[in-house]
Amino acid sequence: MAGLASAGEDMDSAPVTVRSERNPDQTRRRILEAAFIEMYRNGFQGMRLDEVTAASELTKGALYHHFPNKRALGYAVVEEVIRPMMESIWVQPLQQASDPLQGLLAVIENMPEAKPSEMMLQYGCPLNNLAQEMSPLDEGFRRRLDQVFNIWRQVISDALRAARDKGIIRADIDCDETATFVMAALEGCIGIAKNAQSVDRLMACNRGLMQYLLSLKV
Amino acid sequence: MAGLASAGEDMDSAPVTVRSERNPDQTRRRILEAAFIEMYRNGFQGMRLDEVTAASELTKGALYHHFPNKRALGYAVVEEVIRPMMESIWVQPLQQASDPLQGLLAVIENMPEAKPSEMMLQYGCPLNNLAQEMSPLDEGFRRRLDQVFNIWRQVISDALRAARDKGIIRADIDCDETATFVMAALEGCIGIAKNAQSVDRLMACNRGLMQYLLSLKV
DNA sequence: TACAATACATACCGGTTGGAATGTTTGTCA
DNA sequence: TGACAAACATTCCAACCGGTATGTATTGTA
Repeated sequence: MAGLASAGEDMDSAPVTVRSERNPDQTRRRILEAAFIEMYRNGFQGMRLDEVTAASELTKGALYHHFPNKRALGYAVVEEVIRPMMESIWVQPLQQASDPLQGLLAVIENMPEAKPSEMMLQYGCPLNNLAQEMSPLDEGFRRRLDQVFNIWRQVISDALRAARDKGIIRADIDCDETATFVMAALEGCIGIAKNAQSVDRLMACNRGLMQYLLSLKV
Repeated sequence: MAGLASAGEDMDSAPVTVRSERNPDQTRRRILEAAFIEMYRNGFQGMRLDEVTAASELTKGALYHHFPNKRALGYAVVEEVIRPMMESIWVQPLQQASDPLQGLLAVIENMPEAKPSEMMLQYGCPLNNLAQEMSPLDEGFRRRLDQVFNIWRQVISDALRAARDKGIIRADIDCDETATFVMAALEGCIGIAKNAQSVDRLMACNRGLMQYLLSLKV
């Protein structure tokens, strides 16, 4: 219909579509990253798709081409952003630590000084935020988040088992149960510090956890 | 305008306003309770005022007569529902326990068996839920929730101090810091159990905390 | 080079929701 | 007892927001 009116002169029709090259995978990634940040800040229910498209400099067309609906986007964020994050922050460092207990303590100790920690203090843990908000409301979210928690528990449990085998911590310790408690305590510390908006409180709280871990020694 | 048309016969105009007696305080309370439940289940942002009025069998007129807007209603829920809840569950039992450490352990131990605990397992801790959702987004919420957390920490800290003075736990323990960690660990345990939807995990997690508390003994 | 599938952009819609405006009833006090 | 304020109920609206319909440019392919 339109378009036929292209007379000799259309000086204003400079390339409306500046986006020169197409890259579906990268586009999808950009949407995911923007959605993650929005969900991190406002929760899943608080995330606005308009904000996501604005932040990623894309449009609804792109978003709905890559994801069927808002919920699917949320699921993808868990699986393709949060889960890899967990693996790079916890799995890799812990698996290659020589002293497993020291490795654990180091990860906890370094948390407040880590670069993304200012955001962590303000907005908390992305995994836990989503879990607390969505797991009672949506079974799909709950299952996916539970998977990530299980990866986390597994790596902590393995570290504790290694420490036990090396005779660093007592032999009567239930590694799985202890790993669960460590996870819980960590999330709790972050949550308390986030509400108080206080680095000091985060560090004080972490000291409690480290003290607990040291009490496991033989 | 209308109403003047009351001719001799209006058999259908049976008392439209069945609500016979007025009781502003009770009305306000009913709104608060309904709002609390909605917020507990869906978060503050997820709470719909229509649902609140429906659950309390009232109307928007009543709601906006007692509260200027949604946010003020949220604030009131923190101050007039959640805070008293904290005081009745924690402050009173702990202040009249003969053995402070045993008192602490008892409150924690009884948590899974407590009546509201099924809801607790599904929806988590009302205080922590709100804190995690709203404290980064609204300073008014954060301050009010921080108050409740401080009441909680204070009563735990006092119990620890009493236990220390009685020679039950070690003398070198920083009671405030330890109280903060206990709070954090508890919220963490509830959060983890809520996501896993597992009573067993809640109890396993709580055992970790109790083990920690026992490690404080002389 | 024709053609189809993919990868977006643009425009629009309908339901939802917080809140305002207005009307009506009940209690209170001069 | 009548006026006035408090305590609600009813009605309506404008903005927001997830989702759809449709158009168009790019890329792969035979």
